Amino acid sequence: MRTRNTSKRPAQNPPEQSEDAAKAISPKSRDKRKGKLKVGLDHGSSVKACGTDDDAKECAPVKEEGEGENEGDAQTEMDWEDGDIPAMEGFAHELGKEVTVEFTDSPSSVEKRTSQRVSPEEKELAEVVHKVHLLCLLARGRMVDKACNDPLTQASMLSLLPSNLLKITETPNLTVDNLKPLVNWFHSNFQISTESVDKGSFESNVRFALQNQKGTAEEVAALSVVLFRALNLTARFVCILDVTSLKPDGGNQESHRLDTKAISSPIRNAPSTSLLNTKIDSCLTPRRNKRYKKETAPTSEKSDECAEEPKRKGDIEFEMQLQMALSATATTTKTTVHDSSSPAESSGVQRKLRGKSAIWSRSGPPLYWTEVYCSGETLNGRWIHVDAVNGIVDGEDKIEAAAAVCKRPLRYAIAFAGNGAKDVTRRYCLQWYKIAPSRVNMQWWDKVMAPLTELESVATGLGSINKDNTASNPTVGDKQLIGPGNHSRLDHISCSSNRSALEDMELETRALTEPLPTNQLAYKNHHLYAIEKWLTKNQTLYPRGPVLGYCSGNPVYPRSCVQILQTRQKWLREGLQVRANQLPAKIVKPSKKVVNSELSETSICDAEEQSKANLELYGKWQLEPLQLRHAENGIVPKNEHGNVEVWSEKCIPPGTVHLRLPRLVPVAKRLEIDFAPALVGFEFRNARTYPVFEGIVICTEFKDAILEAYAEEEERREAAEKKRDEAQALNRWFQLLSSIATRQRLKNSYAGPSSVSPLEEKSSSGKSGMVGNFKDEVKRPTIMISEDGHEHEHVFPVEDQIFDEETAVRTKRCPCGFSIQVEEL
DNA sequence: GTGAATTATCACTCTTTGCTGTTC
DNA sequence: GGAACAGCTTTGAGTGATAATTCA
Repeated sequence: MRTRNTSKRPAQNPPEQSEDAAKAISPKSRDKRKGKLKVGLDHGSSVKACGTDDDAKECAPVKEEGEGENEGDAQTEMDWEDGDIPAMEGFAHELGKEVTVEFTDSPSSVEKRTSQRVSPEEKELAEVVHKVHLLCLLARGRMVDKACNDPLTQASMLSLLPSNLLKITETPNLTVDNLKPLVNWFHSNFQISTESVDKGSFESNVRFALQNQKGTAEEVAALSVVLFRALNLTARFVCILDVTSLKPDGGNQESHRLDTKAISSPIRNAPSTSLLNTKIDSCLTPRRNKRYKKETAPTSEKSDECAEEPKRKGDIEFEMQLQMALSATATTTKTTVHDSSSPAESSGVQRKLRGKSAIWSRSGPPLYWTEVYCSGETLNGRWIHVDAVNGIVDGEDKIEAAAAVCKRPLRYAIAFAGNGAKDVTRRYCLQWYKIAPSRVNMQWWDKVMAPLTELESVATGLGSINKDNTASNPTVGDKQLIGPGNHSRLDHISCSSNRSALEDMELETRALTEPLPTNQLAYKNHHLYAIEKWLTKNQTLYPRGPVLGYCSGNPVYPRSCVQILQTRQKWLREGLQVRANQLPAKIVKPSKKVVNSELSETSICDAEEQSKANLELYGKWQLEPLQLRHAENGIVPKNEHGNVEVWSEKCIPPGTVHLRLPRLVPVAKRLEIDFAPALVGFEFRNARTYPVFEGIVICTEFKDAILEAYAEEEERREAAEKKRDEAQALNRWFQLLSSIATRQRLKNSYAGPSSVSPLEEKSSSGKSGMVGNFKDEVKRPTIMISEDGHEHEHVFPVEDQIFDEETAVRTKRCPCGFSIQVEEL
């Protein structure tokens, strides 16, 4: 009989059944409801425990110990204790086969909340998965980009193009209007298919799609890039990286969404989010793996582990509905909405799209498109958004709205060209503050993108990307391009850097001209704007202006006006001090703990004195470099505690030096040099903070003298230590060998001739040397038993002795073959 | 039904200058 | 007898982030 050991389980992991049951009922009814535990007896010995009556129907019976050990269900996640409940058996017989236990305690809201909290480990895991997924999707984008450079595909594409559209190649300054006929032709000739055909490689898939004029959204978008590149236009393949969420919970929700996509999505070759999660998860944490398995199981098509888990009723219903909806949609329309989360969602999306962004109603959320460089647009030319699949040109301002409607956050819009990539999210995202928290750490991302951006910049600067292998493979390098007599190439490089720089400027301008958010909360951590209401305790506005606008009556200031405030003490640690006659920028109440400690120490009771205990905060504009007292007459200036706080080099008083060496205090004392212990920090132990000292601070003029004395002292100390160690070693050897000798004497005295100690046996039979350190007193003849069984007294002739001067070990050898090594002290 | 505002909760940060017994 | 050293024991309030709830 096994029972649940709830004491071992953390509160964060309640039983899955209870959690599911909790979801099934509304929070209010859940709180009011009287808890009921239904216990069903199986064969009179097994008890199944379920959270509620309803749950009891779904709970599987608990197996006997040793039975069903390999089951990967949720029960294995529980800790069990062995125990007998004979009374229960008898009780069961009396009552029949079902025992109902009622309890009045309902799970507290705290426990429920706790169960939903994600641990730091889970956050870290989600970040790792996010990063790995990003790298995978970047690699995929590069692969698609490479396929768009295939000369055979491009030639095939040109063969389909009407001759009148070929004139676009003769246009000197390409504009949006020039592109429209071409895009319209593509739009009317290529369609999206829900079925993906795998021909072995993406290039083959694209060729197959070209042949049938039908393919997945990704393939058709790639074909549009093929078309533009075939016409010698500068074009980039752009896609939204639909990556797993940085947040564990978001990732779970998303995994469902993306799993659903895996059923109908044409992106079959892309690494599936759920699969990725499962694979990485299984490598990282088994505990998380179980959780992910459970969540991804209903819809993951490739995850074998997940398939083992029994599907829940709701999941089965969902799948049936999905299949029905897909089949119905397939019969009524020629093209289908690809990769929608669910029929309900897709219909909702369609409805919304009709209202807001009807242009994407044909193919669902925008995931792939093309950017064509139009030199005839604006003064210097610009990149034009072209969604040839949907026949849209220059629709960059609609992408964000369409993605939002389709619940597909626009976090990473990446343009691929020349085997490189560039983050162009800024071009399509107007509300950066919304996506910024869901993007990966900027430093990491910049580091990843830097080499790719360089490749992309070189490639797109060369005009046509596809015709020149050098361009598409810039690893050849700029050095080759800028060879002697290659001035035209040099111009191209210059053009490349100009074009790239102009685009960078454009994106940066967009970043700095983000519209003001309409909700107050958005200003809390907004990178550009701030309102006073959401400033933290240690922040203030300086200067108070300019006011950029208003949100719910609150003036909006530039984020650059937000200044960090700190106490005088804190600024001192940074080598800064408050200028004279400066009033505190802000006065805040200190923590009760600080006030209490101060009150107890100084007996400050009245309100006036208490107000003095308030924390006065100052801003950076009120500071000047720290001016410490100079050391005079060999005396180190110290604080009220008699030490020097060394938070940084700036905190060391002029004319002094900090020596970070141990055991300096006795030396300084002996030389009668003034010094101060160097406080380098605090350590929190036993509910108290303790100062941490490291070395001392002395006047600079004593530095050499004290170091010299320190070196001598250390030498003396090391010599003494060595001497002590040697004496100790000698003593221990003596004790060891004495005990061996005593043992041997006892053996010889009391043991019979046949009994041989293991030590003797080893020495005689193996004829090997025995390392020892026999002192002179151990000189008595050693009687051993030789191989032939005869008693034999070893003798060590002087001529058979070898002395190793390096190790001071003398090897003595008996004619019988026995040898012994003696370390001479 | 949706989005904004408010509230509740949790995890993380900050705090900040001994005492006592034992050994050498 | 004095100096040096090791061990002790494991805060708690404030704050920001975030989820849940309420409100418009």
